Amino acid sequence: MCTPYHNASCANCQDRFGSILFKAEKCNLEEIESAKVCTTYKKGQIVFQEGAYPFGIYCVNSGKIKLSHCGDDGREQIVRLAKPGDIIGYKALLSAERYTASAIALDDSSVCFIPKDLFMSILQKDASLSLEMMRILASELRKAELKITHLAQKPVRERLAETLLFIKETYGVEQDGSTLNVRLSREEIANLVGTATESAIRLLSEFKKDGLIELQGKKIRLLNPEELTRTANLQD
Amino acid sequence: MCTPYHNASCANCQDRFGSILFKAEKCNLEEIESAKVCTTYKKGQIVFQEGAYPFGIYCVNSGKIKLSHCGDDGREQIVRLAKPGDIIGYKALLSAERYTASAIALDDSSVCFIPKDLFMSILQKDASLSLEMMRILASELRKAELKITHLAQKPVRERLAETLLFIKETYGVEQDGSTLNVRLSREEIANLVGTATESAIRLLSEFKKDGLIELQGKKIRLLNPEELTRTANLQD
DNA sequence: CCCTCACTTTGATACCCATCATTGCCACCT
DNA sequence: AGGTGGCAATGATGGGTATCAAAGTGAGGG
Repeated sequence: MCTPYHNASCANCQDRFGSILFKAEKCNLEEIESAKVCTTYKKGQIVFQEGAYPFGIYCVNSGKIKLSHCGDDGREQIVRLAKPGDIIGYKALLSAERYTASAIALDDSSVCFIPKDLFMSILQKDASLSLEMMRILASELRKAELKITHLAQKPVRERLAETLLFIKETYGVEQDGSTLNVRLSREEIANLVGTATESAIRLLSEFKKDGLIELQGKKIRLLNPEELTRTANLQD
Repeated sequence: MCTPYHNASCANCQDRFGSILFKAEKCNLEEIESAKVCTTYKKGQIVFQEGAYPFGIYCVNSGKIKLSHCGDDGREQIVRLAKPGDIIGYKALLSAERYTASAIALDDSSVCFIPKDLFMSILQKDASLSLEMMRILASELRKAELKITHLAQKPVRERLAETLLFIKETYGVEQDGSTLNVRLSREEIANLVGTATESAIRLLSEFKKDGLIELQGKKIRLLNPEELTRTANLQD
């Protein structure tokens, strides 16, 4: 949404067209620009933490952010992957509660912060922005409910295949056209799928043996997306 | 939100205070009143169906409605339980897609219908209403993500205990103060928990043996909610 | 009244998958 | 080089659950 420099213009941001904030009326966008603060985070750094009170929302300018719950037994559950143009932290802000998930950088990232009061006041006077906000919320909710259904009904193998395709959808691929454009640990993949790390490893090996993917370290190449889709056994 | 009679006033609706629509400005609420259509549904009847295009939103006046996905293998997954005052069908409307879930009456119910164009236009001019709408969406999203984490990390036994408490939260209890105020089949309970019907039955029997609950037909009495909470192993 | 049908219950079985443990691999550091 | 720590891979095992099958229960209807 904004460049890493405080006085930069949102209008010059690399991913501005994908961002919700660009739906705001021009004068409001300018107001946001003048108030936002941009920060860079190194890989692994925390943007905000579960349990804390929100003071505003964040908009990803560059990099990759994971949003994850900490389950009751301490295991991580990744609930969302954010890319440039996405906003994060809005759920807690809108429901006026504490964060229910932590946001952690998967890569070196740059993230803009927009103070709570400003955002909420603009939300009240900018119908276009708030409609877009609702659209995002509804869409996230749809995805979440689909994930619930799949977690309840599908075996790990299918969910892993689906997750690989989801990662591709989200972060895309490298120049070769097939290598996933993000480095996730096996544990993170497992926490995205909702399974044990060892199961994720085992099934990735199986996929490799079946010629579906290629593995070298954390790089994952999707050799056969069509067959992977079939493995995921998706209806829609 | 409204009584079963077309010309009834939302202001007289039994659950109006719990309803989002009551957050709308007075003039807008009146506009809604004059346009809404109230329909009654017998137990088991469909309010709207997965895959159909939305023509408006619904507000539950009386009764109980379940919202459920149909999984890829045909098994049902219940994603929400709606009670009087709740609105349903907003997700599809806001994201401008087809319904991803069906709404089915669990009891004889009365539901108001508000046409799409009217609702969307009021949403655009009524900041208070749209803010409340966002609050609801954010809250639903929070619940969905918690459910994802629990599905991924908790055994069926804990999830069943949690579900029983959730049902109590949602629909309350009868005059005796402990019997759940809704009749769900074992299959529906299983589809809410995300497990097989037989597993749900078996664990309900265990709960009964352990003195946590009492069963007679579809009536379920929670004898020991505290112990049930402990069984659910909830952190928060 | 008994029949029927749907739902519930219980039992037996198999298997998916989590867990524990071990080994291997690689990068990094001293 | 050798040590160290983190992560990945593989194996062995047990348990939680799904599935299949069959019997029991209950309500409604002819």
